[in-house]
This record gives sequence, C-alpha cells and structure tokens, in this order.
Amino acid sequence: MRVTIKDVAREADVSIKTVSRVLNNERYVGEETRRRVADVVARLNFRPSVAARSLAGRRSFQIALICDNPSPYYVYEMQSGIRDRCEADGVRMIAQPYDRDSPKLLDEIESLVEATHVDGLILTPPVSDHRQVLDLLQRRGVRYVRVSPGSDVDAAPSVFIDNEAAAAAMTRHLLALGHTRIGFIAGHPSYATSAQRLEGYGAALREAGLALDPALVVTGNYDFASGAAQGEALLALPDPPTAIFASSDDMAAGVLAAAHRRGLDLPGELSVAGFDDTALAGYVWPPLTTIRQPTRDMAFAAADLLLGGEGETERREIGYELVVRASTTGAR
Amino acid sequence: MRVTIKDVAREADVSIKTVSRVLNNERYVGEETRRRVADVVARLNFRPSVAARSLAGRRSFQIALICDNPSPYYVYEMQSGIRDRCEADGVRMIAQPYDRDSPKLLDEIESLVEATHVDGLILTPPVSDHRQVLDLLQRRGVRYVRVSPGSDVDAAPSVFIDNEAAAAAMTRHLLALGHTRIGFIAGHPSYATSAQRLEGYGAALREAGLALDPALVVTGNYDFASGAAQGEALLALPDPPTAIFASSDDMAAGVLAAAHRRGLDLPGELSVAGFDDTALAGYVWPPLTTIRQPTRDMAFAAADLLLGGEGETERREIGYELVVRASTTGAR
DNA sequence: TTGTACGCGTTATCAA
DNA sequence: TTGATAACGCGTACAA
Repeated sequence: MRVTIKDVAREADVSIKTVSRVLNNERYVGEETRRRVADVVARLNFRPSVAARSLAGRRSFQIALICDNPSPYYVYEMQSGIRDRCEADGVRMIAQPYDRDSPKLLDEIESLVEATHVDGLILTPPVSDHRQVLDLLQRRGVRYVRVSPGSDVDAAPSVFIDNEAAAAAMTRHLLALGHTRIGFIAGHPSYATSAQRLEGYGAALREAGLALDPALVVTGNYDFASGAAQGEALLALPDPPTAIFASSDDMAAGVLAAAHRRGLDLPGELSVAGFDDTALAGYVWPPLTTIRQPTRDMAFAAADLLLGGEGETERREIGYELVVRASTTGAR
Repeated sequence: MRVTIKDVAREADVSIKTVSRVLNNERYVGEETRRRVADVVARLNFRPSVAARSLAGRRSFQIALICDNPSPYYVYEMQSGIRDRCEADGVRMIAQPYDRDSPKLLDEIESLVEATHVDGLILTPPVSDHRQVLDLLQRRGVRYVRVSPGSDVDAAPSVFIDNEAAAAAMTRHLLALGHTRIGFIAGHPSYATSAQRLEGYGAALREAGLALDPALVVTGNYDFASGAAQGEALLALPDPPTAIFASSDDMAAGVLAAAHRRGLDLPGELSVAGFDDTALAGYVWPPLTTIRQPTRDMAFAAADLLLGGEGETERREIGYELVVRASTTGAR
C-alpha cells in the first residue's frame, strides 16, 4: 500500500529517526548514511505524510492564501507567485477565497487555522487591513504576511508597491502629453490602495500648479461595470476631461467601453490610463497605458517572508512600471 | 491552546468516541446526547484536526484540483465552483497547478496523492485525457472525475458540454446572418475539445450545403497572441472571410485586435465570435458573441460527482448557451 | 552520530 | 446506544 518512513528505515537499515533526520536536513548524520537513505527514499518514491508531520511536529508544510478580489487575474497571479516560492521548500498552498462582506469571515479563518494547522497566512486587501482578523491571528500566534496594507504598517511583515508615487507618475505622464483636465476614478474605499492612488493623483496636479477639480474625481468599485458607469458620468460632464485615469484596468476597460458607445475616436478624443495586474490591458482596444503592478512578484515576496523571513516586521517594497500603450496620446 | 475532541468529551460528559460519532453523523447516538455534544462543540468552537482525521480515518476531507489552463478566468471559475460544492460537506480544496509539458507531472501527482491523502481528484483538460495519469490513479485506487474528456469516455465519472453541437449552433448563427465565408480558429490539438469544436463547425457547413474551405481553418493556442496572429493570417487572405469564429474568447479578442489594427469597421466589415467562460467577452469592443460554457457549473458538478456520486462512471452533461452580442451582424 | 520511547488528535475495532 | 483501546505515520525529547 502506502510507503512509510518505516519501510525506508528497514530498507536502508537505519532507524526511523535517522530517516527523519535526512528528510528534514538535520545535522549529525553521517555523509554515507545520508546518501544511503536518500537513495532508498528516491527508489521507493517515498513521500512523508503531511498529516502525520503536522500532527507530530511543529510545522505542517502548508500555508494558506486568504484572498477575496474581484479580479480573477489578480487571484491567479497571487496563487502562481506563492506557489513558485513554496515549491522550493516543499510547502503546499491552500487557497481560501472568502467574501469580504460575510459575517462568517472571522469564523472561517479561525476554522481554517484550527483545522489545517497551517504554518502561516498571506492576507490580500481588504483583509490585510481587517483589524479583527489581525487580532485573531496575533492572539493565536499564527504568522501572517500582509499584502498592500494601509494602516498599522509596522505591525507585521508586509509587501507593497508605492501606490502614491505610481499614481503620481501616471498623472505626470498625462500632464506631459498636454492634458489639463484629467478625470480620476478611484477604487473601492475599503481598499487602502484606493486612497493612496488618489493621493498621488492630487500630488502630481499640485506639483504642476493645477487645482484638483472635485467634479473630475469619481469613485468606482474596481470592476468593469463601475468603470463603465463612472466613465460615462465623466464624459457626460458639460466640460468633460480629455483624459481619464482609472485605478484599475477593469475600470479603465469600462471607460473604453463607455467612450466607444459614445462614438468617440480613441485615443484621438480621449486618453485612458489605468493600473493593471492582468493581461486585460493588452486585450482591449486601444491597448491600455497602465501602471503595471507585479502581482506575481509581490506574491512571491510575501511567501518568501512567510517561509524564510525571520525579521518580525520586515516590509518589502516591490517596483512598479509605467507601461505606455496606444490608449494615451497628446491632448486635443 | 488548541481545543481537542478530548475537551469536548470532558465538557459534554461522554466518551471521545461519542463525540466522534456526532461529528461524523453516525447512527446510534441518542438524540439528547447528540444535542448535548453539538452544543459543546459550538460553544467551544471546536474544529476537528484535518491532519488527525486523515491519519486515523479513511477520509481526509480534502480533494485536489489538477489544473493547467492558460486562462486565469477558467481556473478561477473552476476553483469557485468546486469550493461552492465542497463547503456543504466541510471539505477543503487543494489547488494544484501544473505544467502540462513537465516531465515531472506524473511524479507531482503521485506526490500529491501520497502526501496529502486526498479523497479524490478533479482533472481538467488536457490532463483529463492523460493516459498515464489516469492509469496511476486507477492503480492506486484514488477516485477522480474528468472534466471535458475526449477519449475512453466511460472509464470514469466525467462532466462535459456538447462542444460539437455548440460549435454547430454558432456556425448556424453566422450562416443565418448571411455569411458564407466563415474563418475558424481551432484550439490547441492537445485539448480534446479542439477537435470536437472543429467537427461541429464542419457539420454545420455541410448541413448548409457548403464545402469546408481548408484555407479558412487555422490552428491557434487558446490564447490572445495566437488569436491575433491567426486572425491576421485569415484577414490577409486574398479572399478573406466576412466572419471569424474562434474556439475561445481570448483568441476571439485577438481577432478583434488584428481587425482594429487593419482599420476594419467592426462589426460592419467583420463579424467575430468565440467560446467563452470569462467576463472577457464583455470587455472587448465590440462585445463578443460567444458560446458561454458554464465552467462554474461544470466544476460544481464535478465536485458533486466526487463527493456524493456513487455511480462509478456517471457522466454528467452541462448545458451551454449562445449569447449574441454586438460583434456579429449580417454579412456585407 | 545514531537509536528508543512517547505522543500528536482522530477514527476503527471490538466489547459492554 | 455507549465506551476502552489500539492504531495511523511522523517528530520530539532524551538516552546511548
């Protein structure tokens, strides 16, 4: 049936404990013994039982990703990056989607921690700023890493990009093209990144000596539908913007759709820009100019902090990139 | 620290075994005993350890999704559907992405089965047709459900849509609009669905008394880039098609991009259609007419077969839907 | 450097 | 209808 550590021990003519030592790369194993055991392990195709390990030891070799994001691409990239890092350590990832409005959220996370003995959690927005969740984990002594946190930034390890600087860079790009009336679609207020990006937009305007026109700032939901609706609203203004900067690529795609519906010539009559962590930016027409946030890299770094990091509250900043595509051109 | 079954037993003044019985809904438990135990479980917020359960029992309350698909949306929908079904049974899902070309594929799956004691696997294309993987699982007596299998369809439980009929329906839609030169972009040959869809396209043409022009059939890769390249190739023909039907929405979006680049008026000068299991269809411009495959429903059904199904080789067919959007109109 | 004895938290077996 | 006890496969603590 199942190959156990016992079988390996018998076959290699050592004790169970010695096999265990080899598996866990412990010291104090004779070089020749180590080799012999490793050979048998490979030959029998032995895989230690995760269940037995987590029951007996301090580690479970499993981490969990707590993720609720409207964008499948984001989720996918997060999972991929985490798995890439986990593979090196023979750790498995449990993907735990959740509903951010669910009253059972706390309960589900507690249940996950209790049931699976995970070695740690990676929290994405907006849960990375969920006070009660953080408290729960702290109380139970479970390690976690926060992705893009907004407040209490030194409370635990985290990874992030400089959203404010990124939004400012994009705004400057649009200003440099000659646009002076730049519409801005902010993201959902429950995400800390929403405020950070709006801040960067405002800062770049100030820097250029322009006043922020409140009529040009609207709030969406990070998804396509809200981008289309808010884009429509901006375009319907008496004095509409010549450029629109949305806080996500889904919303920017929505703006493109709204512009198409109005029969605008793109990008001739309207420049559109966004943030993106997806391939969507290249799928829509014209291809979107975006701030590319390397979600996969952030995920990798988060897993790295969880698995390797000893620093209790290390913060790791990931670089962003301004990718200019066909959707932005000079102002009329 | 951790609340164990022992604590519950002491608190409810019964034996450990009785608590276990209640947890697993076994028979032969007094009604009043059951209630008392359930109360204590709820009060102490007790969660049985997955590790201990899988070690001691026959079940691990975990299933795995073996998934390699170029489309994040597909992966997301699969995961969501499976989780929806799992929740009802208190089962967890382990997401195991893989590289379909990796020589380690077999090894990784064996490793997963050995290490995690999963109760079953859900296989998506193209692994759902991977002979060696199927043999391995059969040999080890591990249950599995195949999604969209192409061959040996009665070997194990599976879920699917009628791809041939669906492709035929879309082709008929285009024919009804007056198109007679319809380009077709097939999917990657390693997917069984690719051949099925091509078959449906051909059948509908025959039905209409039209010959299949080999010059109008090209092969892509299910992704955006190949759709753009093959779309470009079709449009560059001396006598280009007036409609293009791509086997996925990513490829169809690529066709739209190619058409835009050539300055074609859409959908006036070219109708574009595809298959989709994503929101992408609504993001591009004009919104794509597609066969909507309910990936989430398929996933739910697959999990249902795995968790509930007793029928050894039950096949479950899921319905598709022809969604007409602005990308297809009458031929010139 | 290696081995022995024990326990992790649950289910299975069998007896009461 | 309930309970006692032995596994399950591994890591930990300690001894050799």
